[in-house]
Amino acid sequence: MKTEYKTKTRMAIIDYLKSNPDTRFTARDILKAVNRDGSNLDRSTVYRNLERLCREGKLVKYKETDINAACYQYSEDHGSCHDHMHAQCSECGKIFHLDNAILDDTAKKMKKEYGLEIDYGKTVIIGVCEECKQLNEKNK
Amino acid sequence: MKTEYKTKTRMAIIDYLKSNPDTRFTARDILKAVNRDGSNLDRSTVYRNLERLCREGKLVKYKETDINAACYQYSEDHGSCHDHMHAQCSECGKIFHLDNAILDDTAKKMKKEYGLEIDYGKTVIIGVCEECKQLNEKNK
DNA sequence: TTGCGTGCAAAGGTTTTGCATGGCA
DNA sequence: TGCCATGCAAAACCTTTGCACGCAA
Repeated sequence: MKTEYKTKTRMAIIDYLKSNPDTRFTARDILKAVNRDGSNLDRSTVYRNLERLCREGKLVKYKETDINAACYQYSEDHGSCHDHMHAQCSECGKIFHLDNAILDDTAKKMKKEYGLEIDYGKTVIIGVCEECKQLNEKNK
Repeated sequence: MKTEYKTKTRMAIIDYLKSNPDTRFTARDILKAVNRDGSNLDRSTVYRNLERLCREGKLVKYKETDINAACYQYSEDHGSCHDHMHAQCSECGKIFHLDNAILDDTAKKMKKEYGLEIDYGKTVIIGVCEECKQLNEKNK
């Protein structure tokens, strides 16, 4: 069994996560944010830490069609994100943790009509959130 | 308005799509397949054509967490893919084109409980299809 | 002291872009 | 003849890997 070290670098990364919950970010975002204060964090370290956090289930990794980099998302309150569904605003990237029951009706139809058994942990419903909708109205 | 030319190259790419419907493939797959017969298709041309086909809604583009390249999927029967929802089998990658009505109930709840307006064209429900499910049973 | 974590450098892969040329209409 | 599409080369990215050194335990 490997012992885990509590290094300054890792703490800096985790700090970033904690101050940016339920939002999408890339490896690059972390790198820039942490180094803004003069640190010398390296890309490879970011990737290695992110990979580990994902393996531990503390972080969700996913890819967006229009962004050419993996996105990650951290959540304090929702324990393992593998067991429930998510929705995401296509404009600001904000993630909502859903009650699976919201899909009950759809799940039944899916099974009957297409033979597909929904994987709640992997499904992400895309839409536009209230905030962005109002912002769009204003800017018209 | 731009005039579209019907070039040999584009036809070769479209031929590939038509002979590989409802299957996931990458830009690299097309490149290799088309050049197998001695053609000299270039990467950039592949990307430019795929981008255009996506824009026209004839092709679905998406990314998988574990594959380090964009995946595409072509379907003969479903017109523009921007207006309806999709579901995808997480094991074989097959894409199902859904009737949006299947989400009616869920959409209402989403709007009421989370203020989120669903974007049907971008949403992909993930699950395991009938075929893969049976295959899994067998291999147990 | 031990051995995990980090920074550095380099490499591998995908995707994009500028430019001159070729080919469709 | 126009002008779109292609091939080529190069560049921009993202991500991974090997290695020596530094630092936590």
